[in-house]
Formats: sequence, C-alpha cells, structure tokens
Amino acid sequence: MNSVNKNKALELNPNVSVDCVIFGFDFDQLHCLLIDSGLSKTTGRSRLAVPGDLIYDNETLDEAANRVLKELTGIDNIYLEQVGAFGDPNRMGKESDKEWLKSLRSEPDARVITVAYFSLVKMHDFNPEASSFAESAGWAPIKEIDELAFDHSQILECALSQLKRKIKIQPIGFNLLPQKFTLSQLHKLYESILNKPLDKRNFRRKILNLQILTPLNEKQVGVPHKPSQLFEFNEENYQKLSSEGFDNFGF
Amino acid sequence: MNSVNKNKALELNPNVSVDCVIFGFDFDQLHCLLIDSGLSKTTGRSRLAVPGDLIYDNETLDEAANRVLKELTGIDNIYLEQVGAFGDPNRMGKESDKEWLKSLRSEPDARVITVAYFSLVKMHDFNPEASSFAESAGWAPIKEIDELAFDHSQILECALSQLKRKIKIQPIGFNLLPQKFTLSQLHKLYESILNKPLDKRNFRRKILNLQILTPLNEKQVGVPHKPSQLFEFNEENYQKLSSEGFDNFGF
DNA sequence: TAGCTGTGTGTCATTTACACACTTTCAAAG
DNA sequence: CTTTGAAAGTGTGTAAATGACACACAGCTA
Repeated sequence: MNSVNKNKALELNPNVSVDCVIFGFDFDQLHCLLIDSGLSKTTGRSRLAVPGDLIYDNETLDEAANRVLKELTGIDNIYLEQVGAFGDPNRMGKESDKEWLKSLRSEPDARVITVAYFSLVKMHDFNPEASSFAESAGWAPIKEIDELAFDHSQILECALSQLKRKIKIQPIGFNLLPQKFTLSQLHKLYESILNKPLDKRNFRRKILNLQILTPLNEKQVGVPHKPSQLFEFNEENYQKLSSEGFDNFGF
Repeated sequence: MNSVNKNKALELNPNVSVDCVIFGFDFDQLHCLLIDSGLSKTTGRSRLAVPGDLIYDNETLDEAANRVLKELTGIDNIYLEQVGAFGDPNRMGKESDKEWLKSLRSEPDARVITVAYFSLVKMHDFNPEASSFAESAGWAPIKEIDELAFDHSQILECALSQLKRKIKIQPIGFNLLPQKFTLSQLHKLYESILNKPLDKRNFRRKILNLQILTPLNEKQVGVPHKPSQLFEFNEENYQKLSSEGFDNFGF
C-alpha cells in the first residue's frame, strides 16, 4: 500500500517535490539562492543546489513552494511562478549526489518528480549571512554558477529563460527591487536579466511611456554623485494597462 | 514500502500522471481530442476528459506523454510541449468523477499529480471515427467544450493559452496543417487559435516576409473559386532563422 | 575649485504596424 | 455559353515605434 493512500494530513509524498529557483538582485548582478550540501568537509567536494522539499499530501504545489520559501527565508507573499515538471528517472542519479541524497531523504532511491518554481525576492529583505541558514544558504551571482547537484543546472536554466521571456511581457522585475528605486537600478536589472546592454535613453523612454511608475518627491541620499530621482511601481496603472490587453514591453 | 521504490521497469507510478491536450484543425475551427467515460448509459451523465495515464517508473515525462499519444492515435513523432504540473489535492475530487475514476485506477483515492502537455496533430491523419476508439474518443470544437471531468477544464485552458502565446513566437502552427496548404488555411488557423480576426493582407505579408514558406508549383483543384497557391513549410529556412535569434511573429 | 561620477535629456532616420478596396479566377447553375 | 457567386490575390499611404547617438550638469570629495 502506497503512503499516499492513507489520506493523512501531514504526510510527505515520497514521489513529488518542489524546487525553487530564487532570484535576487543586488543592484549589480542577478543572483540565485543556493544551498550547500554541507558535506564538503567529509567528501572534499561541495555540492550546491536550489532549495526544495518533498510535498505534503494535503498541500497544493503552489503551497508547497511557498512553504519552502517561507521556511528558508522567512519571507511570505513572494512572487512565485511555476516553471514546469522535471521527471527524468535518472535526475537524481549522479554518483556525486548520492551521499547528499541519503542525508536528505528517508527513501533516497525513490523516483521523485519535481515541480520547479522560480521566485523573485527583494534581495535585501533576506540576508542569509545573518540568518540561521548562514552555513547552508547563500546568494550566488548567476554568472558564476556552474554545475549544480541533481538536475538543478537544467532547472536553473529553464527558470532563467522563463524569467527572460516573462520580463519582456510583464513588469515582474519590480519584485526584485525595493519599493523605491531609481531608473538606473531598473535599467541595470533589465540588463542583468537579459544579459545584454540596453540603450539608456531608449530604456527610459519606453518604461516611462508605460506609465506604471510613480515619480516620488525624493532623491537618493548619500551617493557620491548627483542623486537620482526615486520611483515607485504603480500597481493601479499596471492593472488598468494589463486589463486593456497590454502584453509587450518590447525590450 | 512504496511501490516506486522497487525500481522495476514496467511498474506504474501511482502518484504521477500525464494528460495530453491534443489539438487539431479541420480548416475551419480548432478542435481538441476528448475521451468519453463511457458511463453515460449507467449514470445518464456523460463525462469528457483529455486523454492521460499514470506514468511508468522507467520512462521520462515526455516519454509518457508520447506513449499516451501513440496508444490513442497510433501517431508517432507528434509536436509535444509541456504545459505544467497540476497538483491540487482535490483535483480529482468532484463527486461526479468518482465512478469514472474507480473504473480507471486501481487506487482511485490516491493523490495524483498530473503533468499536462499539449500536442498538435494533423487532424486528418487521425480520424477517431474510423479507429478502435470510435466509441470513446472524438474531436470536439474548442468553442463547444464546456465542463470537463477532473481539473481538465483548467488544464485545457492553460494549454490553450500557452498555444496562443507560443504561436506568436514560433511557427508551430504548421504541425496542425497537412504538408501542403494554402495561405488562407494558415490564416484561418491563426484566427481560430487566437480567436480574433487578423487582417488578410498584413497576415500574408508578415508570414511571407519570414521566408519560411516554399511556394509550390501547384494549386488547389476542384474548388468553386479561384484556386489558391499551395505552400510547404520550409524547415531549413526556419532553422536558419531561429538560430539567428528570431523570436517574434507579432500577430 | 578641480575633478570625478553618474544623471538626465532630444532628434532624426529607419522600420514597422496598420488600415483599407478592387480585380482575377474558377466552378456551378441556369 | 453566359451569368453568378465565392474566395484568391495584390499595393500604398499614414502613423507609430524603434534604434542610434553625445553632451551638459548636479552633487560629492579631496
């Protein structure tokens, strides 16, 4: 009899997990939150992965992903979007992952299908250095990430390309910035995500034409140059715009 | 012990299924292949759903979806794309689906996460009326489909919106047409999928400018009007184009 | 007060999007 | 064999969006 059939509330489903690719932006580069196997002392090799967990039988996939995020970062109400399911029977089959897997799972040989999510967090809302995850979690610049454990490289790649696609269509990038931000920061964010330079003046023109930014009567302070105008994302205008059938930023 | 842990080849995974939204086009409307519970005689209510099946433990998700398609239609090598995972704990919970579920599954109460796919088939390659599925499978015009069993209405909706999004970006529509087709047929196909009229001349101009169509020295025959030029999809040019970084049809 | 750094701004040429109407070709019917 | 109906095919003008491009200035620091 399969454990999923007992219909108990707080039971882990041994066959399905969620994995969350958590993006953050430090005003310079796009980052991704990774966890460390913590086995580098014993094996000499450090393995990195995207955070994830098996799902409980009484929660939806979205709830599971939110739970993982909440448990790891303490942050609620994060932008979250499904990337897709990854189910290669050998996705956990790398020799180098075996030991970690054993320490993670009570049934390390079970076939697990994972549902990947990507999420966007205001990076400065969560500093892993200062949390209980100091040992095991940290932000890594996307460009510097090479091989990840399991099939997480593939998951990261899919998540990133979905982010690239999406950001051209919906202004979800605001989820990566603090409430008040400058146009230069937004500009740099787009450049980091799309990984190519965008003309400054054209960028400003386009983004301002959308009328989804509210200029504030505030400027940057403490910067060693002309302080920049601060803006807020204008949720209302965005809703109006998107309900009128807007679907292309066009960067 | 969970059945997924035995690592046997031909064992069904009781927790994960694939469901395939199969689109077809009859030169007039977009259709979707649905199967019937066959229980209308006993219950008086006919229930319709998208074809699907539990996965085997030794196959990838893509393989499972291909298998479902092959088993149902006999067609191989079909355009197939993942839509996403659907995992609401109550997705199979409708009272009206209970009986069907019991006849389908050996463990009808198991929680099943499903991974949805959409696929595009040349409708005239598969005529369910003339197959062994005559009783249980048939093409339904998208516009006339209302409630489906389980969460399949939601799955269909997601698949359709993904198709709409995708067809503006990649010329996957050719998978729904026979090898030789006319511009009018292609035009009508786009209108059916996007569910809105598209200007004829602009459509023709745009699609021809892409240079992914090869005009044939052939015309329609036997039509009671000016016969139309036939075209073929030009795979080579398309590959060249897409590798050069083409990503927008712009309809 | 000199020097540095990043801010903020406009124009023009090109491309692309869009709206729009009439002639041609064929089959079928009379 | 003439008429009719039905869809195919075709071009142009206008408006809007895009992309390329450079310099003056504000504010800080030393």
